[in-house]
Amino acid sequence: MSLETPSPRRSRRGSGAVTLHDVARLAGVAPITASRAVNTPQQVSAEVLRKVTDAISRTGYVPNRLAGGLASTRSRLVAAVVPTISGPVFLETVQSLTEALAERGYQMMLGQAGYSGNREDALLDAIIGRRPDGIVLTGILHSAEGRRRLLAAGIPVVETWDLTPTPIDMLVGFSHIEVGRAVARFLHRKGRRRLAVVSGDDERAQRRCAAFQATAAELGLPAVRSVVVPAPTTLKRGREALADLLAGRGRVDAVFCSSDLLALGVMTEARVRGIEVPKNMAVVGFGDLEFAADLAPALTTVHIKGAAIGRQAAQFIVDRAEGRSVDTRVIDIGFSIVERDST
Amino acid sequence: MSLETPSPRRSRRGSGAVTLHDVARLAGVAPITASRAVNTPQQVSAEVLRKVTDAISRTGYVPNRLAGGLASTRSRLVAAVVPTISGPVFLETVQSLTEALAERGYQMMLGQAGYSGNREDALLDAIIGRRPDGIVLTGILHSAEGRRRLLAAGIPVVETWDLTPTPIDMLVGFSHIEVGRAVARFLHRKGRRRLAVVSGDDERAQRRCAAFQATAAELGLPAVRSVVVPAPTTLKRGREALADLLAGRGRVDAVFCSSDLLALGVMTEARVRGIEVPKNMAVVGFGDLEFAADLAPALTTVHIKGAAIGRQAAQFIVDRAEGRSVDTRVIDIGFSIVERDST
DNA sequence: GTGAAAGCGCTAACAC
DNA sequence: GTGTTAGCGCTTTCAC
Repeated sequence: MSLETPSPRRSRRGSGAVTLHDVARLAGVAPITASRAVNTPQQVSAEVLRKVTDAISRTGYVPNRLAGGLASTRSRLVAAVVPTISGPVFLETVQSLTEALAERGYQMMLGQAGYSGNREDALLDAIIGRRPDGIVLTGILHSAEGRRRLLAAGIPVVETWDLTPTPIDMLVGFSHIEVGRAVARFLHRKGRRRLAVVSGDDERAQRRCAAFQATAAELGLPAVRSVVVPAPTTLKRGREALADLLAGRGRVDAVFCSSDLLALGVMTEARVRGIEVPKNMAVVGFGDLEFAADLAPALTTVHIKGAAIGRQAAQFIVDRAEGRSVDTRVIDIGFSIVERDST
Repeated sequence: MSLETPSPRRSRRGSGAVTLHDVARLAGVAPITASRAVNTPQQVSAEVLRKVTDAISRTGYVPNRLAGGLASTRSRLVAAVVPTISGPVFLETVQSLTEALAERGYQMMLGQAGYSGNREDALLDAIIGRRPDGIVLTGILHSAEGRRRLLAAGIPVVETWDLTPTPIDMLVGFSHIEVGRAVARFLHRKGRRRLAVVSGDDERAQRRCAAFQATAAELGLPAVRSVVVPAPTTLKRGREALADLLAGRGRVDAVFCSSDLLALGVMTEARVRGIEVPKNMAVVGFGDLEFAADLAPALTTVHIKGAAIGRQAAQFIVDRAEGRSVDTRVIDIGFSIVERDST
């Protein structure tokens, strides 16, 4: 464990940690050979491999990935950007992304851009400065300037949770417009006629909302009442929103909510007011969070394969980082309406 | 924008990105001067600052933090380790930690250790390899080997969400034993006598649970019935747990749940079975997630200042990284029981 | 206030 | 299969 201390010249001190040089010296090989033993063991002889492995365990050597990344221009770091981590919607994606990356030897750096987007450019610069092997943009709308910098940096980008007409690079998502349409048709089919929508004010939710309203109109239904609440959506906002809705004139027999939490709020408020779900009013959520299936009544909601999105995003980036050609760059992962008791 | 291409020698290619050298050349100064203009602008003349700033904006230069970190042995990267990101308990902490760090120019790397702890050592090595300026351990129990490596690496460590007798380094948390005691006393004071507990199987929840049971015994109450469910806890497990509890003999007039989600499950199952909360049964949660206050009935729960924990952890690490002495290394941030309608 | 030199710890490129 | 050399892009040290 006690290696010779380097000659105390007037030079720099370094971190004091065990380096590959130390390992190589102990194993009696050149540094590059030790490097090969670590990174591409099939390139060295069994004898060398044994000596190096031995030296590593004796010294407790942990490779410095900063140095490795600098030398190889491959940081094995991937950045994920979400509006905020505390809205539970993207959690599953972040979780599966982190796991899928870790399995392949990559780490994840998390950035929160906020819903307003004013912190976005600063965050992007902080990320680009780390030279990640890829960036995963989750549910984010990026400024033109940010887009330009991302492109200029030449870092692989995966946009998720949306289907934009002009993706920056790669994309795995679904159509929010189709979600809005599908839910309107679904409720119409279930015999509901007086629709309402409670929606967060973020751009994607608004798109679902607009499509929902337009489709209801096409189906000949009366105008859809709507309440917009600030993102991130919460149970409380859901309760307040239903109260707002009921304060207005006109009845409502179905509410489409832009998140499951909002839907839980609407259902809670309905129960308090003696409105029976689904008898008097149907409720549809969005996200299919883990709790949705076990509420009473169980919540009908739009299921998004959040984990699959994360895994696919990891796949895209790792493939690119390791030089494999990515032929399909845009994947529509779709969605499904999970019908349960609330409708 | 178009800089002279470097002479095409047989040497390495690099990343092709704009470097500090490019900026310096364009500004007509030495690289080190450009570096000072970026990092310590007060050290250079106004004239130089202007020229460098100008060159930066013309080239779109973004400093390479891998190189900077290697040279300065300060990565400005902080690692956070959680059991899993998708249990909503630690979200607030992770969010405030990320934000507080970003404000100070640090980025956060996220690692998920899982509840079982077998992935822990591999994760720790991956983290140490990045030479972060600090590691925040959130609700994690670490192996002796992991502890040793962390110490050996000399990286500042902040443990959170617990109060261990022998902290590795710094700590900001609260006593799970005190939580268990306080809730038992609280329910006793409210006149409840037949207590039960529904708890996740992770070590900290079990400690709260044990203290809850012991205190109930000290107060002369009948034996506390308990149901243990696998972590992470969910609404579904809460419903099932109450069903289990009611299937046994003996009545229950209060249930302490190890998470708010579990409590929501218990309340949901109670409602379905016609058990009135709080009349027939009191329910107490843990965590005070955002939805707790707005449930019907509103949930009495143990409030933990998750955001304060995150901010303090950031403070600890940044202080240490920037060479400020940290005098108090252990902070008990406490907790409070928020009394609402469910009791 | 500014600069030259010398690394930080690692790996790509080219030998042998 | 193994070694030599020369950097990756930045900052520290020391000098002016």
